[in-house]
Amino acid sequence: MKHQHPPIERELARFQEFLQVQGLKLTSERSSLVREIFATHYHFEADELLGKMREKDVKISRATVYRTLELLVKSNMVRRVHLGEDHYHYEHVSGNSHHDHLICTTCGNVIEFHDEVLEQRQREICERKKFTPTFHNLQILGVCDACRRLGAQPDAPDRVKMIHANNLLRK
Amino acid sequence: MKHQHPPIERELARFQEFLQVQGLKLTSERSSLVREIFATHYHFEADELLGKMREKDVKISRATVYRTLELLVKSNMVRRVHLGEDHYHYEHVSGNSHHDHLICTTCGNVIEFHDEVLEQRQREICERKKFTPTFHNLQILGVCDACRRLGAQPDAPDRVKMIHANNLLRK
DNA sequence: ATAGCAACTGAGACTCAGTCTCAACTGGCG
DNA sequence: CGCCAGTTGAGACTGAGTCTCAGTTGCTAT
Repeated sequence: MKHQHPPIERELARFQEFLQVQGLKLTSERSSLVREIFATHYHFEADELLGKMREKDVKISRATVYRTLELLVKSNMVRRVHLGEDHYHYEHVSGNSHHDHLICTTCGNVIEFHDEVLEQRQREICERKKFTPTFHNLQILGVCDACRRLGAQPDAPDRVKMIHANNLLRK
Repeated sequence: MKHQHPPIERELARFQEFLQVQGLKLTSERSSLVREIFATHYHFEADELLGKMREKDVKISRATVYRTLELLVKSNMVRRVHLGEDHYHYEHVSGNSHHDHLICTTCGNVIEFHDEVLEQRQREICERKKFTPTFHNLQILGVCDACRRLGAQPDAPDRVKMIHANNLLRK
């Protein structure tokens, strides 16, 4: 059971280095949050993270959760993504695998994908427009295979009413 | 001056037809909002629209603005887009020109583009994943040519602090 | 044309994610 | 090991968006 998550220790070290460079401190709250985030293999919401810390009787305030997420985003260890709902979701960056999302508007499932042709074409478009890209975000909304077999019809592209991925989150 | 916007009348007729099919009514509030939206050639926020109606002494409540926008999105006449800020922006759909966005994180300017190679590749990816797409949303954040010449450095992919595009809105 | 009624509206209370404030606390450098 | 900048928690605050409900209005059928 011990040493089950050596990668988490590596991430913690990475975060500590980032903090040190900025003249910031690695507090117990920050390291608990990093451990939790990197043990979670799914997209999560800030308030879900807060709830999970409370469940574990690790007392951390809402403000600290948001402040720490901000630092993690700045350090490129966490990415803030839109998944069709009207607030942010977060996902940790493992290694450096950029990916985009297919989002099922029926069951809320999120399928990640990466496609180099798409990436390359975007770089070409930016070059043509003399635009220096730093980041991009592609969501494709629709209906996944399983839901389509069950007869789900594609929604209008209105606000997606997603089934919360809480059950997936706690994996 | 009169007959300056015949296309707007066409849009109104389109909306009325949509409403009729749904058993809904074309009220004076709804038609004022449609006129305003289709006379505006830029991305706007719900509250900006509310403000513009107030400036013109057309009294429409916040709730009605949101309700009408929802109907317009359902009728595919207006699209709800994320532009890097934490709330929605809207844009009317002229004809049926789908496009994506390059967003300058320095000046807030938004460049629209459409690329058939990108679209086709996305369709291929969906097919391979057996996913039935209904809609997609691609934002590329970065620094535009003008800002780069002025020495702007690309931000970390943190929350974009955009200069509000209000000045652009009122064209 | 007009009565009737479902659809619609406005005012403002409400929700919910996210931010801010400030007094009390603490990590880590000197 | 003392100091103090950086950090935290509690809870007030903000701002976008939603909801409620009593009063109003567009439309259809008479």
